[in-house]
Amino acid sequence: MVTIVDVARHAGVAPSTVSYVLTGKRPVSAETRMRVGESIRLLGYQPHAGARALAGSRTNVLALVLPLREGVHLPVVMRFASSVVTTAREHDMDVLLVTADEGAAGLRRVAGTARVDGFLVMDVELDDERVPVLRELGRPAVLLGHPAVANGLTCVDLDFEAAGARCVDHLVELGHRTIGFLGAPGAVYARNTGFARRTLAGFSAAAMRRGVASTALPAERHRDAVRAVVGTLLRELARMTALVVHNEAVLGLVVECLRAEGRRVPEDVAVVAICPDELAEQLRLTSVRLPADVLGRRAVELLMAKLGGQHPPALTLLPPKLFSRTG
Amino acid sequence: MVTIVDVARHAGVAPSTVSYVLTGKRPVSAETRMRVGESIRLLGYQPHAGARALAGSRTNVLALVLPLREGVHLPVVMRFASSVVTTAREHDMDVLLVTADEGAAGLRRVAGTARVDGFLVMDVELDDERVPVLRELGRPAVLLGHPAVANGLTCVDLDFEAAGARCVDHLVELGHRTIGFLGAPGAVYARNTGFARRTLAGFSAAAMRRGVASTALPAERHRDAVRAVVGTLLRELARMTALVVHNEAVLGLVVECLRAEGRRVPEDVAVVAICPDELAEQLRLTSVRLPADVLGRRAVELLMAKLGGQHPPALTLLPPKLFSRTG
DNA sequence: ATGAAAGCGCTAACAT
DNA sequence: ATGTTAGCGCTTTCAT
Repeated sequence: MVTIVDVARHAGVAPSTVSYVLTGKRPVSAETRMRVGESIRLLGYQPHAGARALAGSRTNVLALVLPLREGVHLPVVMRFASSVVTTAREHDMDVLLVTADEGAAGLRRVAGTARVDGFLVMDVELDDERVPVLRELGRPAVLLGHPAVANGLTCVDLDFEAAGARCVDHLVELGHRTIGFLGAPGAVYARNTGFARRTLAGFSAAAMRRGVASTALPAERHRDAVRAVVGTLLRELARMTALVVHNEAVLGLVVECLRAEGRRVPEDVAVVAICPDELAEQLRLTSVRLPADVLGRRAVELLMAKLGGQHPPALTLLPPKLFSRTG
Repeated sequence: MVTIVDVARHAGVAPSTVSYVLTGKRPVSAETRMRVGESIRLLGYQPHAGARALAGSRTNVLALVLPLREGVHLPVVMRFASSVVTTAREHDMDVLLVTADEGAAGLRRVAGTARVDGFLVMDVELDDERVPVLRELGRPAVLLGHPAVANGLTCVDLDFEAAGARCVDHLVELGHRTIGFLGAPGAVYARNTGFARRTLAGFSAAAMRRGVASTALPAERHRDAVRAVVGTLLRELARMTALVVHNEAVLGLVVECLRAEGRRVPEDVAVVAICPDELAEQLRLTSVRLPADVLGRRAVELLMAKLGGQHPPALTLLPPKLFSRTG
């Protein structure tokens, strides 16, 4: 194995100089930097990660904590993971994959054994057991999905409030004056789930501001429930010409039920969804996308900033982008 | 930070004894083992991964190399990754996520910096640039997907030949005597892609053995091509009552085209697919599943065996399982 | 069955 | 601008 001493000898310098060339943590004359670089290439030197971690107390690895079980929308998770790895590599970081199944114990383990420098945690719930642990571990962390109460922790998420509003604005611009909102199951709102509430708030406020008539209803997963909700909306909001759906699980059913009621989509009822892109693509619906790729990149950048000693804002909200798919 | 020396002092033993308690690499009297264990728990000691890697030249990390881009079936990749992480943890291993995008350079990097003990590589192609590199690196590796020519390398895959045969056997048992086969695009066979060829071989041999009439045709992705192929099959194989489809990209279209031709599925034409489970589930088709979870588990187990100095078989083929979804 | 001590390869003071 | 050197925390001979 080629060590830093071999390189130093070959270049006729001290080991520390090689180290400094590599890390840039102190100035090295252009000439020696060249020579050392040359030796490194020639000998094919690659620093030993373990030795580095031991001496420098930096691993250059970040933990990516993902919900790998069913239930979550896998393609979104993948897109996010892909974006995280790519961005991490741009910062010379590697990514350790930890499943959410391991819970707080997993965080304790990888931090305690000094395997990682920081955490990227997806799908954090409001009263997540991992939040206090993360705080206790004291390592830089960035939370994703449903931001928790910030307190030294950093969160990134889509700006769901703006997303709700964006749907209304779009529909109003198309001339709609009566807009329905079909949301998550009632329990989700009861549980005070951040993203669901915020979307609804954004929708309602925008409807108010735009002076359009609106009604919002929750929807359970089963077909019958969806049919009932759609029926109620059509009855209550008789002149409804547009519907915002924030419930990816029943999106397809909603369209199906509308058609079963004799409404053409989008001619009679324009449907705008807040959901992963490929789902909207598949159903050919206008949508506000869940930007997993941007989220991943941003999350890594925030984590790197924290690792660099900076103090990024506790909450970063990504502006929603609406994709029109009329036709 | 709690170190091994702290534990040793607390338990009144030498550091090496603590190490041996942890690794089990030499016998320790039950009594001291107890005492040391107690101290470990009390102090909350967790060994420093970097120090361990440096001194012991074992990282307890394995590299998982995944195709994270579009094109591959994301849910299958996720299920595989999930299974790999779970199984790895059972062996006290962590998983470093490497994207296939990094190519051979990524393998060189994580091996060269001593970040991982071994490799799990998904979606290996027949003339993959990574195969020679893997061999050169000399670290244990297990390849998945389309096994390459084994040569010190270990491969796992679904037994596609058996899968092709299984479909025929199932259909024959249901009484079908004329069976069509609709495969991947022609280029895939021309390229000598292992899994496609083997499936076809299994199908043909079984058809022959069972004495059923059969015709196999490749299918391109576009709707028109699919319609044409389905038309050809129905014409050439006039009495065809069953169809085996090994092309997940067009599976939905195939069913659609059959129905457009006035054939009910499965009453007039029984369709059996070789594809990921959830796709078959969604289309309600009988299928041979791609067992991503079993594959992941088995891959890790093979890698662990190699890390333990064993020499597992160069090729492991998983028996296909057929799921009947008639109704 | 246990202890003592020599590294593993690197970083970061401390020198010059 | 560069060199010297003392650890970082662990494993593993070599002793006893």
